[in-house]
Amino acid sequence: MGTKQFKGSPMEADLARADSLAREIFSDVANKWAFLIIEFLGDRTLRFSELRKEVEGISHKMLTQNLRMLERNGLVERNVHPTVPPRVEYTLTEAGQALRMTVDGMCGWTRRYLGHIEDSRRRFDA
Amino acid sequence: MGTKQFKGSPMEADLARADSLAREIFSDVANKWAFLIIEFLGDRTLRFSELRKEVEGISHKMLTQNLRMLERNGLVERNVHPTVPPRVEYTLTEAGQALRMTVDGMCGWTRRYLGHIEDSRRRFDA
DNA sequence: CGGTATCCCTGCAGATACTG
DNA sequence: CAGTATCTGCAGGGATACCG
Repeated sequence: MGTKQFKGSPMEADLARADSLAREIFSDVANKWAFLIIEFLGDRTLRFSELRKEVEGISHKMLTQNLRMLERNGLVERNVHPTVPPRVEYTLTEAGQALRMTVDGMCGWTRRYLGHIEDSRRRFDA
Repeated sequence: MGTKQFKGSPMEADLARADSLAREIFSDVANKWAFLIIEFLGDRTLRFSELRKEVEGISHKMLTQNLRMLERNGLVERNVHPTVPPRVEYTLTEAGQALRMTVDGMCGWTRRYLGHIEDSRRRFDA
């Protein structure tokens, strides 16, 4: 993500580390399920089963996997109520909310360019 | 995304169509390679081989596939110079530039929260 | 040089079943 | 209800080779 200007400097090793880490985070988070979860979660608190309904088409497994990943990266907070049956609630952390801003931006972008995109596709497919 | 408030209205069918299309676009574009291509392309014009060098780790196949997808959705413009050997250049369209803004946002987000994320991971992995 | 086609294999993701 | 584990398939994606 643009650290080329430091090539050869003493900081290079550190920056390379940061860069590869950034790359890794990017790979983790820049996937459609993660984005959809972040978007649907918004500023609400939702249970696992609620989230599963909101994010249509996501499987039980994908939802848990992505929630674990997001939790590990500190984007969602997981709250377990020790009741029976268990009640597990998820909310976005501050970092999660911050990322949500950019995901929102992408949603807005999709709405704004929907027409352009449809047209472009028709032209391309011909 | 988020048209639930119109449920039952006459517009519902259209919105459902728009929504599922938006979903599809989201799935296309919200993947790490697309993001990295958009980010590295920036406001430059790059050849296929240059792009391949910049986006480290991307295979020939993934690069072509993603470039086709981005072209189809009207995010990149492809310019073929009929010389020999061929020279093919890629640039972001206006829609592509607009999306780049949000991708930039995500890059900024990554830099800002890198520390938080590392910490969170260490805690989680323990 | 850039694109397409083919082969092949890993690993993702769905389905199912079981626990606390 | 939420999570984990196991099995299985099928497709995503790498490697390779060949065209324009």
